[in-house]
Order: sequence, then C-alpha cells, then structure tokens
Amino acid sequence: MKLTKNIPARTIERMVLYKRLLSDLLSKGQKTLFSHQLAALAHNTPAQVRRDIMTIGHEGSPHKGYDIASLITRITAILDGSKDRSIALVGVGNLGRAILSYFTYRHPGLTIVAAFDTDDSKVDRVISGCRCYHIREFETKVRELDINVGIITVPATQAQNVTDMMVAAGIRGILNFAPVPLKVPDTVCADRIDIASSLEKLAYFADHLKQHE
Amino acid sequence: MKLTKNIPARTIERMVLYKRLLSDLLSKGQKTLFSHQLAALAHNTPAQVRRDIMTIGHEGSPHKGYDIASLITRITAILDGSKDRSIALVGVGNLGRAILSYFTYRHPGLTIVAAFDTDDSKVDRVISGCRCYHIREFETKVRELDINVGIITVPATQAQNVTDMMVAAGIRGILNFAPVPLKVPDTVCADRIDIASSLEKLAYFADHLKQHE
DNA sequence: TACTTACTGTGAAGCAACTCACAAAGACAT
DNA sequence: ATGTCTTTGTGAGTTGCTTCACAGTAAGTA
Repeated sequence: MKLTKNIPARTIERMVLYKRLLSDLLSKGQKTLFSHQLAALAHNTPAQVRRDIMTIGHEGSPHKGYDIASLITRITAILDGSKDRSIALVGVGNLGRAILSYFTYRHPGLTIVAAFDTDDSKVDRVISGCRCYHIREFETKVRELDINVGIITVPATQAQNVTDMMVAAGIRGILNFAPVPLKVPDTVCADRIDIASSLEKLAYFADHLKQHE
Repeated sequence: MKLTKNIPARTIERMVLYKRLLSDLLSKGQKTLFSHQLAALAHNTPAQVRRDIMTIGHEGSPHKGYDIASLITRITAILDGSKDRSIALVGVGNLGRAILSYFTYRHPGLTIVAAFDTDDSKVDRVISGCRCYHIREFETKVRELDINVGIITVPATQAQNVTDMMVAAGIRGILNFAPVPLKVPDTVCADRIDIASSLEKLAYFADHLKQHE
C-alpha cells in the first residue's frame, strides 16, 4: 500500500463508517456498489463518497462501480484494522463498567485488555471479562500488553493526572469521557466524548432549528 | 436577548465548555478574566475566544477583560439553559442503564425523566431514579412530560425505527449511541456518539501522528 | 498632559472541507 | 459502428470556520 499522506480526520471518521456499511453489504452477498448507494447509506453525497475513495487511493469503474471486497481491504489497510488493538481503561466507576460490558466481545479487533482504578476493592476483580489492576501497575501493564490506546472514565478532577500518566507510559491515543479538555503533547491524539455537553448542544438546536419549511 | 442569527455548531460546543469553565472560576471567587486565560483553560486561542464572545453578542473591556458573571448569564441565555430540559432514553440495556446511573442528579438542568424499553421485565422498574415504561407509551409520556430531547441506546437494527417514532412524537433533538447514521427530517437535530468508531479513529491517529518533533 | 502598556473588537486573509460540473470511459442497444 | 446512458475521477469554485494583525481604548505612570 502506498503511503497516503495526511488523510483528514473527517475522512477517517467516514472510513470507519464506510467499512461497517460495506461489511454488512458484503455479508449479504452484494459484490459492488455505486457512489450514490454508499452515500445513501452513510447519509452524505455521492461526490463526498467519490472524493473520499479517491483520497485513500482506491478506484472503481464507471459501469460496475466499486468492488466492495477490495474497498474493504483498502480501508482496513488504511485504518490498520488488521492488527488487534489492545486498549486500557482507567476508572472503573459506573461509566467505566458500562463501557466494559458494552464493549466486550462485540468489537472484533478492538479489545479492552486491562482496567485500572485506585480503589483496592476493585483490584483483581474481573469485570465483563476484563481484569482490574491497581493504577500503580499501569505503565508495567501497558508495556507488557502492548497497549497504545487508553480510555479515561475518571472524575474530571483527575482526568489530567491520568492523562499525564498515560502519556508517560507511551499511550498514543486517548478517549476521554471526563468533561474537561486534556492537555497532551502533539504526538498524542486525544478525543473527548462528553454526554452532558452533547445533550446541551442538542437542546440548543432542538429549539433553534427551523420549525417549518 | 436579541435574536442572534445562526451561531455555528462549533461555537455552541465551545459555549457549553466555556460555561462550565467560567462557573468553576466564579465559584472560586474570580470576577473577571481575559481572553487568553479562557483560551488556556479551553485549550484554544485568544482570538478564538474573542471571536466566540463577539459571535454571541457580548463584550468585555480592554482593561478588565470579561465579566465572568454576566458572560455566564449571556451564555446561559443563548443555550436556553435556564429552563430545565426533560430527556427521554430509549433502550434500557447495559449502556442505557449506565447512562442513567451516570447521569442522574449530576447534571442540573438536564434530567432523564423517563426510560423506555420493549422488555416487559423492565417496565415499571425504577432505575437510578428513572422510571421505565413500555415503549408503546412513548408518545403519551413525551407529550405529558414535555420532552423534546431523546437518547437512543438500542441495537443498531432498531435505531431507525426508534428514531422515526421519536420524530413522530415531536422530539427535536436525538443523541444516538447506535453505530448507524440516522435519517431525520431537517427540523430535527441528530448527533451520533459511537465509542467503537471513536476508538478506531484514535487507533489510526495513534499510529499516524508524528513520532517526533 | 503626554507616554506606555495590555487588552479588546473586527475586517480581511488564510485554510480546510465540501460541492459542482464536466470530460472520459465502459456497457448496451440498434 | 455509432449513439446513448450511467457513472467515475477530478480541477475549480464555494462555503464556513479559524487566525492574523492592527486600530481603538482605558488604566497606570510620571
């Protein structure tokens, strides 16, 4: 695979979606599709789809469209989805446990292999198939299990501390559920999922979207 | 408050964050701040902060900066955060329950007032302070409790059905945890939170971000 | 009073993502 | 063959958010 330079984040997000949609179609026996069909499934435009596929260096043929199997292969290669990802979760509270149970065995290629907490009553328990360790073992386990993505589900006040610890341990991607922005060096990628913020934003648009045509 | 026309979604997201950061400062007794201080807390630039504040029609003074209390008031007015929001959740599975427990009593102004499921064993139970109803009562309860935001935590196969039901019941904002994009009329605002996708994206950037200065 | 300093408000420039619109090309019909 | 139809690939244009850079301004200083 040629080294495609700098694919924009938005495109990567859509690739993840395309991959899932295409895999569905493939498992139903469909072999090819056109840009407008994928666009309908992804709720965007044919032009967007074609541009995206062009961006990752793949091509289709004007009369058959895109070959689903080879497109999946290409996207997978881009996303590096071939190799299994080991993920660590820090903060075994309500949300942490929910993510563990929600996640386990459901997402091939993405596995939460270790959870961490400061609470001794949680240490060594196995929650939804995932063992809990004391947070002081974090760096050791990260190295041992070759983890490079971390999930943060600790209270806001501790999120930055945990982040710094993750960065020090060599984590390169952080998914943060705490409602604070994290400071990370630019060799590390951090994303925030904040349910309360999302709801507030939604509440705003629920009121301000046009009420009529 | 004057009708500010069309504040971009990105700005609204930052407003939600600013509001939280400013409230923290206010409760610590701070009265005013400068754009560069808020920028540091929000991890963006002073110019961005000033532009945002300008966009919502507020202003500061060159020597004292912005008045925190009045800025919060303004943001709250914009976000309509004064009135309490009633929220419905559909799909009382692992994730649904986690969100209920994670959310309850923690977010003033945002309350999940009713949960819905098809499973009779869940109906009438109270989970984390929130009562479950059978989904056939959805529209009735939505009207009764004046709900206009909904959370979807059902399996992907049912997400669109639930969405259509929500739209029919008059819901205007939908937060979707199922890994499929939803089709909604443009009078309704839908947002997707997909943990698996986020992790895949993160995994990609964990590998592709620059390794060194 | 005049000078310095530090900040805001904002027009204009810069960027990045999205869309348009059309040339090129294969399939099929006649 | 020749023409028609449909769809791809893509340069160019557009849109919308972000950043720059500087005039305007008020407080502090002497």
